[in-house]
Amino acid sequence: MFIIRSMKLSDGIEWGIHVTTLLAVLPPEGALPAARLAEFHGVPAAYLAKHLQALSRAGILASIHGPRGGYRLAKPATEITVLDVVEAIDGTEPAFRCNEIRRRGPTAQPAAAYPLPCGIHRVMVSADLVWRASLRSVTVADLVTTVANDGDPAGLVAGAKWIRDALA
Amino acid sequence: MFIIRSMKLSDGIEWGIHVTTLLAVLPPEGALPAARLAEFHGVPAAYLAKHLQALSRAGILASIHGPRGGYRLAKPATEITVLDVVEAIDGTEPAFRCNEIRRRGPTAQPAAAYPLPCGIHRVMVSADLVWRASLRSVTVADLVTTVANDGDPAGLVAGAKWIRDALA
DNA sequence: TAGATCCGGATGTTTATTATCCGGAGTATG
DNA sequence: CATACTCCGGATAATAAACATCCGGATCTA
Ligand code: SF4
Ligand code: SF4
Repeated sequence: MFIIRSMKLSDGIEWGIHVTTLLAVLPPEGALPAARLAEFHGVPAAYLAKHLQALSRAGILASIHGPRGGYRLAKPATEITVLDVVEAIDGTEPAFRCNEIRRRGPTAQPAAAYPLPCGIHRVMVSADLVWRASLRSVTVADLVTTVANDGDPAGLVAGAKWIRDALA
Repeated sequence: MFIIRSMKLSDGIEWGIHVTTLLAVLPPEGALPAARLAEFHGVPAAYLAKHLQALSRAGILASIHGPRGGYRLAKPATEITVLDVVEAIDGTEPAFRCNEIRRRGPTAQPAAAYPLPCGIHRVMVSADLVWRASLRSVTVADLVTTVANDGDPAGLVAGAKWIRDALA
């Protein structure tokens, strides 16, 4: 059989969070081009670029044209929540889209009979809200702290070195 | 541009919740065949049948073969949560699937350097948990109550009549 | 001016979802 | 027991979404 597909978050979400976290540890005035960010994370450059543009449009990243340009955070990491990144890339539409199936079939009523979101709808919306609230409670600055705390020391050193080289 | 696609829950979820809610108001020993349920909701019968089978395997619905057979609830509506229905149809896998991109690229470390889910991962898992907890806090019996309370009276009467006819 | 970079539209590829069909097996009813 | 009705699940097809690439143009720095 195998229906089971599970609601899935776009891969771009993971990339976006990683990139934003990485840019959060850049020295002020530093910036990394899309190609470098893709190289660091081992993801397709042309496709990552799309997501970076989305983050840029959302006001999370600032883009700098020209030589030594690239992306940097558009505001302090303490003011960027994980939800901001998720919504910039994945949109703000709730996971549950009501197709109004109650209005179909033999017992359908005129549209006026259906005032507002029904009970089923409200349950799903409510779950969506707590999900978003949970993501909103964590900032990119928090992520940096966590990674610094329980990341592998050798990996952190290698990462720091790579960043220095990339900026040079 | 228009990347924005948004994490989306399968349409089958909506069907599954509606069907389960409908079956919750059936008289004991009553059952409705898949074709009738599809007719009532105005959805493709062959496809709905797939989802009904999933609900059946999950122990939410009981299936009765032969004439006057069909589906009914396998247990009291008070013991079926919305999350049960969602997970039966959509699976239990979290929306965020980590692709371990930290292990890729030029600063990758040996596998042993990556102990458990990192901070980013934990944030996403945590959000997933509150989402599921929210859905688990509502039972199908609650949905029935809500629909009975704020549903359109004429629609409820039409629905009740349709059910009587379908069972006859 | 030259080189680097972002921007966004157009396009192609791959994968997931949606949808249908059919043979097989189980069951109540007469 | 014969029959009509129903679920079951595998195979397959159609459609939509996600993933990925490319390129011309604009913008900026040095
Ligand atoms: S009853 Fe609720 S979930 Fe169902 S179609 Fe109407 S608004 Fe949507
Ligand atoms: S750092 Fe976290 S989110 Fe990123 S690849 Fe590793 S476990 Fe996944």
